[in-house]
Amino acid sequence: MEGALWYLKRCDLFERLTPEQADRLNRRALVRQYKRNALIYSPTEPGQTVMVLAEGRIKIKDITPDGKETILAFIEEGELFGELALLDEGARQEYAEAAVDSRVLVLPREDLLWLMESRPELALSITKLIGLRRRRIENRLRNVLFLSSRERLVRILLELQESHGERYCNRCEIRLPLSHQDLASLIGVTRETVTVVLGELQRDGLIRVQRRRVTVTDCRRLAELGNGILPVRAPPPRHPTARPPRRL
Amino acid sequence: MEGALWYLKRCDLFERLTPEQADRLNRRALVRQYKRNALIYSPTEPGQTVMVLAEGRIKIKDITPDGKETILAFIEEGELFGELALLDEGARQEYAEAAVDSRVLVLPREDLLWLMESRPELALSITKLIGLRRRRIENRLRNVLFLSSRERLVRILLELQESHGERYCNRCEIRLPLSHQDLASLIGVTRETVTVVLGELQRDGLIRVQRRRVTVTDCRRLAELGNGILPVRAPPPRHPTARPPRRL
DNA sequence: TGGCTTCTGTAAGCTGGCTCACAGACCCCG
DNA sequence: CGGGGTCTGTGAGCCAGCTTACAGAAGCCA
Repeated sequence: MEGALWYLKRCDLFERLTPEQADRLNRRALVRQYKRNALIYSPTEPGQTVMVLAEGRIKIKDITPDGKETILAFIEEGELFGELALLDEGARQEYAEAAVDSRVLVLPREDLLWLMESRPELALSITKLIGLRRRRIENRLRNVLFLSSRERLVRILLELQESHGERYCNRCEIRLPLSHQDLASLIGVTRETVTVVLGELQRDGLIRVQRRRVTVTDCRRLAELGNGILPVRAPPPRHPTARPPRRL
Repeated sequence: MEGALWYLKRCDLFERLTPEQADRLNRRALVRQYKRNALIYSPTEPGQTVMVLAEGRIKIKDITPDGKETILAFIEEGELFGELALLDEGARQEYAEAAVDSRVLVLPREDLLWLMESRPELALSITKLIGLRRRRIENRLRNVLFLSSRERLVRILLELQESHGERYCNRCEIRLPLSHQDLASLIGVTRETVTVVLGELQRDGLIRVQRRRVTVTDCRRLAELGNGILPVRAPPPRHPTARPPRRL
C-alpha cells in the first residue's frame, strides 16, 4: 500500500506533490504485476485508468480482425501510458501488453483529472506528453506514406535507439526484445521483408542482429542513411561471385 | 481591434472569459486575412502562436522534398489549429494554407498558456482536443497500413462527411473544395487511383462527383461499406457488353 | 474571347513488397 | 535431454497500385 507512492515519486510527472495529493493518490493507486505477454488492457475496454510503468517494458499495439498487428509504441520505465483515458471513458482502441515481466502503477482517471485541476503545470506536462506522442505518430504516418521499407526500417531503428537505446560511443544496444515481426509491425511491412533488409544492413556493417535483439554498430553511418545524407543504397547484387563478407 | 474578441467568443473554447482575461486576449490577438491558397505557416517556422479559424477553411498538410503531399486535416470555422505550438517553440513540422479565402485569429502562445494556467478546465479541453486529433491520426495510420485504396477512400469520405458535411436525409454535401488530388493526399495513393475509384463509387450510386466537389448520395450504404457490413466489392468488370448505366 | 492553367479520365506496363511454402536454428519447459 | 513452440532465412510467383503518357473539360484572367 505504500509501494504505490514510492513508484510514483520516481516518475518526473509526480515530483513535489503536496502531502494531501500524495496521500490521495497513494490510497487510490494500485500496483499490478504482469508476466511477459500478459494483457494489460484491450481495445474495447472503457478507459477508466491511467498507468505508469514502474518496471519492465510495455508494448502498445493494435490488431485487425484478420490478425495483422501494428505496434504503436514501446513504453519505458517511468513513462505514462493509457493516458488517452483522460479524454473520455471511451474504448481504449488499442492493446497494452507486457513485453517483459512488468510492474505497473494503476491510477483511476478521476484522481489524475483532479490532480490536473489542482496543478496546472502538471496538466500542461500531460498535454505536452500527449502532443509529443501525436507528433511521433504523425511522423510514422509520413514515413509509411513516403518511404521504402528499407528507409522506414532505418528510421525506426534510429527512433528506437533514441528512446530505448544504451549508447556506447558509436554503437548502441536497443534494450527491448525485438523480433523481426515486431519491427515489421512497427513499420508496416511483412516479417519476411524485415528479415531481408536487416540482413542487408548487417552485411553493410551498420547493425548486429541476434535473436530478438538488435544492436546498432555504427550509429553515425546509420543516422546519415536515415537523414538522406548518404543515399539509401539499393540492395547489393544478390549473388556476388565471391562470398559476402562474414561479420561476427 | 475589438474584432478579435468578437471572433473569440464564437469559439466554444473561449466562452465565459473573465473581463481581464478577455481584455488581455483582445489586446494581444490579431486578425489576419488570407486568400485561397495563401500560406499561413510553414514547417520550419518556430511555433509562436496558436490560431482559431474565424472564417473559411484551412488545410493542414505536409510536403516531402520531392513534392509528394499529405493532408493531415481540414479545419472548420471555430476550430483551433497550430495548437502544437503549445508544446514548445519548435518547428511546426507542417504547412497550414487557406483552402478558401479565410480569416484567422492569431493568439501568442504565451497568452494561451497563461490562460490555461488560470483556467484548468480550458486546459483540459485543449488537452482533449490534442488527444482527439491524435486518435484521428492513429486511425489514419491503421487505415493506411491495413486497407485497400478503395476502403480507405470510402472511410475518408465518411470521415469528411462527419466533420465537414451538410446532411439532408440520406444525402450529404461535403462543404470543402476537394480535388481528386486532395483525396489522394488524404489517403496516401495517387491521383489516378482516386479518379478510378471515385468513378466506381459514382457508378454504384453512392456518391456524386463534380469538379472539386463530392456529394454523398447514399449515406447509409456508404457507411455500411465502410464498416464492413457490406463487402467492399471488387471493381465491376471494366468492359461490360452493355454500356455502364449513366447517372446524372 | 481566346489562351493558359488546373482538373479529370483512361490505359499500358512495371515493380516493390506481399503471399505462400518450407527448412533450419534456437529456446524453453517438462 | 528431447520435443514442440517460436524465431529466422530464403525463394518463386503474383498483384495492387504506381508510373508515364496523353487528351479533353472546365474555370480563370487579361
